[in-house]
Amino acid sequence: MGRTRIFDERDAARAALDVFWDRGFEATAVPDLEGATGLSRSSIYHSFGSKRGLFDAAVDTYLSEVVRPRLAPLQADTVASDALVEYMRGLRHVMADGTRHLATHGCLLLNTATSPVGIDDTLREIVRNYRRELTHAITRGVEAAHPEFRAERTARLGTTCSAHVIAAMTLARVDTEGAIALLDNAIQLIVDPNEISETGRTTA
Amino acid sequence: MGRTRIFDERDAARAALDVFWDRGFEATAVPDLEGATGLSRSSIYHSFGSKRGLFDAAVDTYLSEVVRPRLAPLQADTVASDALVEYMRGLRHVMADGTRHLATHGCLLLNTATSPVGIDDTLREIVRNYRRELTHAITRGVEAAHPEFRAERTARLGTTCSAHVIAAMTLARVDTEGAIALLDNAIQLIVDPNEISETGRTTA
DNA sequence: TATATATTGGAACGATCAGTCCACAAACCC
DNA sequence: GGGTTTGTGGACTGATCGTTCCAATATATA
Repeated sequence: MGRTRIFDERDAARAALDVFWDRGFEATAVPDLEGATGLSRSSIYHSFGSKRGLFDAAVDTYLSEVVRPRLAPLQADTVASDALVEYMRGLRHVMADGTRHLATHGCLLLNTATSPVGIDDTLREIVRNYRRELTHAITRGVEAAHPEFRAERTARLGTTCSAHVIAAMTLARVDTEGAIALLDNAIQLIVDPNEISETGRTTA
Repeated sequence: MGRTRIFDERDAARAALDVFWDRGFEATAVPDLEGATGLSRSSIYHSFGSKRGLFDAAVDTYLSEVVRPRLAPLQADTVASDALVEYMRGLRHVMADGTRHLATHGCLLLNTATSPVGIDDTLREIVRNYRRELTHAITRGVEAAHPEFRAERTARLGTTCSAHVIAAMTLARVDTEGAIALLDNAIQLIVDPNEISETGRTTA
């Protein structure tokens, strides 16, 4: 009894994500969102309530379509022993390729939450969890890649690796060269955690 | 022949720095700057030309009074062998203390340049140099702390360490706990780069 | 056709923004 | 005192912001 829905809110959120990712929350104006989603201002406010509501929807999209899939292999029940290296090499490839949003704009969550106007605490909380999950997932990857390591060393390498990822994501938008260097270094650290002994080459 | 200057532009820039550091460039309104500097709007525009002009002056203050002094010990002609550890421990202390701007707001340059509205390319360039200098200085510190390492390993540790610092600075404002964990990890990596062998304890 | 819902377009709101301008007060020199 | 420069206060501009509102239109069911 009434007109059926024409547009899909998920599509709208996806479109909005591009703009928010590009310009950030504050710098994105509602007219920008109208253009990107193809929706009228009225429809946006009807469906999402506010600019912030649409942003939240975009963040959900980002989490479920960008973050989770990439991290999934490290969170599987059984982690393949080279999953971590693949993950890091994947990131490095995306970064060096430079065509993807992740390379040109970094991580939406880090960008937004660490920007001086962090919007609010729920977003900060998301970033905290994000960091913990990232570190934990990577540590599991290290564990799979180096089962011979003691727990302590595994944990340390895991933290180190996640630090590199965070730093690389932070620098992506400003200093691509630096971001790639960081990822390279991280990969090296995983592949050969101690390939260089004090005296000379390799023990592996 | 005429009224002598009353206020010091450096003081004004210092006062403005606090506000910019706290709120970021975009979110800082000119009235905020009037209040912080104690100057009238007219004086601000007379002395600094624009909001951006005052921001640049604040960045200069930040570089010369916050960044350089802290990094100086690693850039001296002869680096003390434990200068790097002191530098990292200093950062960790500031972060854990939580009373300083650096702990509660992170790095002004990273915050600003990596925020979606990075203001402009000159600021991005500053961050790029910042990262290079940081990495280089830290690498020199590693060199002093571990003269027995081969150049390759020194370089790798240097990059690793600077990645931790960047990541910690990024997270400071959002995830202090995470930032401290990263710094701890970095310190550990420097103090005992291979204290844990695959089989058991220590070689040192 | 009648009715209900979806969607649009555009006008309008109050607020805030950076920046300009100018008359005026304050402090120095001669 | 007069002349000159430094600083202030406040009104103002033109633009943009997020948000609200409503009449009009489109598409479905009954």
